[in-house]
Formats: sequence, C-alpha cells, structure tokens
Amino acid sequence: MPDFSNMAIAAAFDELGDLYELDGAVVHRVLAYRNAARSIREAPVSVAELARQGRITELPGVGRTIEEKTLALLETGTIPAAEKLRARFPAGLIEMTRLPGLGPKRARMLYDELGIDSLDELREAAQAQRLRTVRGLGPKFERNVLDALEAGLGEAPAPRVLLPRALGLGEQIRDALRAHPAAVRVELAGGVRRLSDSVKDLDVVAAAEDPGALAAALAEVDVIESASSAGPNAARGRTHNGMAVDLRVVEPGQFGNLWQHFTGSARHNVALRELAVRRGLHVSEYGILDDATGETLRCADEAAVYERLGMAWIPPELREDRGELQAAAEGRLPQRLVELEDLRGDLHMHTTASDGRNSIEQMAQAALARGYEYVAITDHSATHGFGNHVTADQLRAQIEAVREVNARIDGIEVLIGTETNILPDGSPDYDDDLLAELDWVVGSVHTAFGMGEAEMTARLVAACEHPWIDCIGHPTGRKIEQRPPYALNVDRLVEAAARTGTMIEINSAPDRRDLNDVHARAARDAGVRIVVSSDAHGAGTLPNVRWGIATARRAWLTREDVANTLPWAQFAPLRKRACRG
DNA sequence: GCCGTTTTCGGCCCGACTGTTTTCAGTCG
Repeated sequence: MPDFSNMAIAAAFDELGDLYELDGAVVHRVLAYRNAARSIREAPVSVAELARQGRITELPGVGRTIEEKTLALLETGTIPAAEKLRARFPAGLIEMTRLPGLGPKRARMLYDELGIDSLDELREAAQAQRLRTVRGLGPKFERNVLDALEAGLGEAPAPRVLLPRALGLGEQIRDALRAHPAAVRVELAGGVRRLSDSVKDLDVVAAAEDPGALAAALAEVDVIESASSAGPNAARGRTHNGMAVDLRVVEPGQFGNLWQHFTGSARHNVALRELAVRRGLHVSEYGILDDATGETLRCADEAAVYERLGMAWIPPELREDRGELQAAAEGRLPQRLVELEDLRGDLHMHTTASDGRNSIEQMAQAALARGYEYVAITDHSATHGFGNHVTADQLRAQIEAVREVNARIDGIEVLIGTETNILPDGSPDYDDDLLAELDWVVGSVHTAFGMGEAEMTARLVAACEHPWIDCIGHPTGRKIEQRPPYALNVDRLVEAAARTGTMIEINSAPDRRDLNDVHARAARDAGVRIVVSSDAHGAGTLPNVRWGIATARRAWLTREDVANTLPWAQFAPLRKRACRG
C-alpha cells in the first residue's frame, strides 16, 4: 500500500471530526480531531513514518486514540469509526453544512425529521416550504437556504486569493479610509497582515473619534462594489472582483486590542486567551478583563496587550500558534526577522535564452538598480519541456555572454548558472564537465510530477548528492490554490541537503513560495542553508523576493539563516562546488 | 479527545448576529 501523505491523514481526521459533529459529539471532541488534523497537515516530517516509529503523539494535539486510528488507517486504508459513521450519515449532509447558517446541528435535524441528505433534496423541501415544519426553523431560514443555493454556495468553497492581489486591494482600501476626516488610524489585519500564502477575505481595523462615520465610509471607497452596516461601528463590503471586506472601528484608546484580535490567527488568539485565563485574565477585542480587580485594561497599541500577558510583542507573521507564545513569554523570539533589505544577491532568474523576457544585460542592470552585489543567470536546461531549452552548446555560448556582461558592468557580480532539470533518475541535464564550469547550479523538477513518493524522494536525494548541484529550486512543486505538491518526503530531502551541503531555495514566485514556511523552518533547524530567490522571468519580477522574504519571516528566519544576505565573498565559499577543495 | 509549574479529572476563548423564540440555540469569525 502506498504511504499516506500528511495531507491525506489530516483529511481523514477532518472528515472524522465532521462525522462526529453530525453524530452530536461534544464540541471539544470534534475540535480535538480538527486540532490533530491541523497538526498533522503542518508537520514538517512524514507523519506516517512518525506513527510507525511510535512517535506520533509527539505532535501537539495527538494522543493515544488518534495514534491508534492513524495506525489503523495506515494498515487497512481506513478508520473503522469513520466507516461506521459514514454508513449512518450520507456525504450530502457534510455538503449541506457548507451553506451559511446551516451547521451540523441543523443538518442533522433536517436529516432526522425530513430525510434530507443532499443539496437537491434541500432545495426541493425549501421550495415546498417543508423546512419550516422543523422546530426552530422558519420562513426566513427557507429563504436564506434558497438564496445561498441560488448563489452557488455549497457547490465549492469560495476560492482564496493570493497574497499580492489581496494586499494590493487592502492597501487601496486602507489608504482611502486614511484620507477620511474621521480617521485617526487605519490598518490592515488578518491574513494579509500575517503575510499568509492566500486569504479568504480582507480585515481592516481603524480608530476614529466618531467610529460610526468612518465605518459608513467603506461604501464610498473606489474598489468597493457594495457595503452595508454590520453593527454600529462595523461595515461589511465586497470589492468589484468579489472579495469580502470587513471593517471594524473603535475609539483610539482600544485600538491595540482590536488590531491584535483581528490580526489573529484564530489559533493564535485561542491559545493566547487560554494562556490568559490561567492567569485570571480574559482577552477580547475590547480589552483585557482582570478577574481579581474586575477592571478591563484597554490598550492603544498592541505591545501593551502582549505586555499585560507577560510576553514580548509578536511579529504578525509568527502568529500561527506554532510556539510563538511560549517563545515570547520566555524571551526566545527571534531578535530580528530577515528583511527585504538584507538581501545582497539573487540566484535564480531567467533571460530570453530560455523563457525570460529580458536580456542578461537588462537583468543585471535591474539587479544593480535594486542594490544587489551579485546575481546568477539561471536559464532552463534542455529537457525543461516548454520549447525554450538551452542546449549544452547554447549554454557554452551563454557562459561567454555572461562573462562579457560581467566584465562590462561595474558594481555587481554577474554569475553564470543554470536551472537544470532534475531527470527522473535524479541526474541533471548537462554533463558534469559543463556544470563544473558554472558559478552556480540550481536543480529543479519540471517533468514527471506523477512519480510515487519513494521514487520522487530518491530523485531529489540523488540531486542533493550530485557534486555540481548547489541548490534545489522550488523543492515541492506546489502552486498555491492551484496544485498540491508532488508526492515527496520533505524531511528526507532536508536530511540529504544538510548532509551534502546542498542549499534549498525559498522560491519567491507568489504562487509558489516553495519551500513553505513550515518546511523552511524545519530545514533551517536541520542546518540547511536557505536561499531566497526571485525566479524572475523578467526585470519586472525581481521584486518578487518580497514574497519569499514573507515566507522566510513566517519560518522564523533571521538574516543569519538566509545565505544570500551574505556578500559574495562570504557566500561563494559556502557553495558545494567551493567545498570540493 | 487532549492535556497539566494550581489538575491524571475536569476543564478546554470570546463576542456578535440571526431567527426563532417568550429566554435561547445555532452559527460565525
């Protein structure tokens, strides 16, 4: 039996949580399954292997019961409890709970009392006004169900928006509101502030002397198609391209509480509040209530919120309940996360020699203008598969061309490299002799994505063991919101990279950000040198490193953890080829 | 179901809105 990926194991426990919820289990038991699922999904190591080694309970939120169920899943391909519950609750019930206002309790009532177990039956029953015969449901509920079905909700969850687009929209809204006379302060919160891979909506928070006036102003913002009041000091709207926007406004004295609350993540906030309760404090968006005095502390800034809870202010990128609260309480947060300005070079970019839009010279000049001290030109190799391949002879010519540009342009080291395809057997696309002539070699997978996990892992481990591959590019092949990573045991790759001195890239293309935050953190912890690269296909996308830096920050990386923050003289000897004596 | 510098049992965040109620359950973020 092929091994279960972390994603697959996590999905099994999410489903089990849904099923237990329909079964009427206490909410904390359901949450326990969802917690475990999240923990498994995010684990930087193979959870199947962990389980076989008897170590799965090392994951937070995984105890004896979930260990047993995981082992059953690995051995038999299914979890017995899930089988039993599936027999009792048709899959359509879980689908029904995707509709707004229709949760597990109501889905269960509709099933028990009216036998409804699909969206189609739900629609028919609503049209026939039969839903109102269930106690607690009325005509409004029927109307809402029909509207939601009409709007196509329930078909599929709304797509999430990649960070750059969401951030761009958010900044426009923020800036427009800042121009309003009532505004004292306007900031982005939520996933865009945490620089997540993608977000489902935009959260904007503000302070104003007259909160209601500013909340009402959301409807006037250019990018907003429509907005309506959502309480006295709040508004909810939608952009012209369909993104949901939530605005909350308070008086300046409690802005810190509001910003902290709406920045999240939900997990971070839950963990923060649980910790607070143990100290007799209750945290909400309005303040911190002290049991002992009955007083509520309101904070104008976020640092005061964290300070009252006995911890340092936590950078938003770290607020994912991944150990940041304990670190903040113990003074163990990273002193200073890596910043865009720390980068001194970019080691992955393309030119017209393959599928880029600009020449070597144009890329070099653009890099110089960004203040870089070095760049590597890394065009695709011969089996790239998109027709823009660089043959060995063409690469030899490219070596000369890059050397010529390098000799001509002052102030920047222009290096000749390649992004060689890693063939299915793990070998690169050019002969060793040719690779040895280059300054820098990135090895990436661009073909044969469908291999099994064992083969794909062996392929990338072999690439790490190759003497002339300096760095692995976009190691998991994921495209955010588009395609999952190929089957790969990332911890094996990280192990091999650490052992061989192969660097690993955080590819900054906004739909890649690969390695992701969790894996990049694990790679750093394993002693792997991380490189943040643009993978630019034109001068205009060199600034994409911003998104790679965002991922590096979410991975807790400091300047010291990112190799291309070093000047070339210090970076060059770290390359595998330079270590070969 | 998980978890523990107050606990191996008894807890497990906080607030708001909605629609249906006659005091509140369910849902959502």
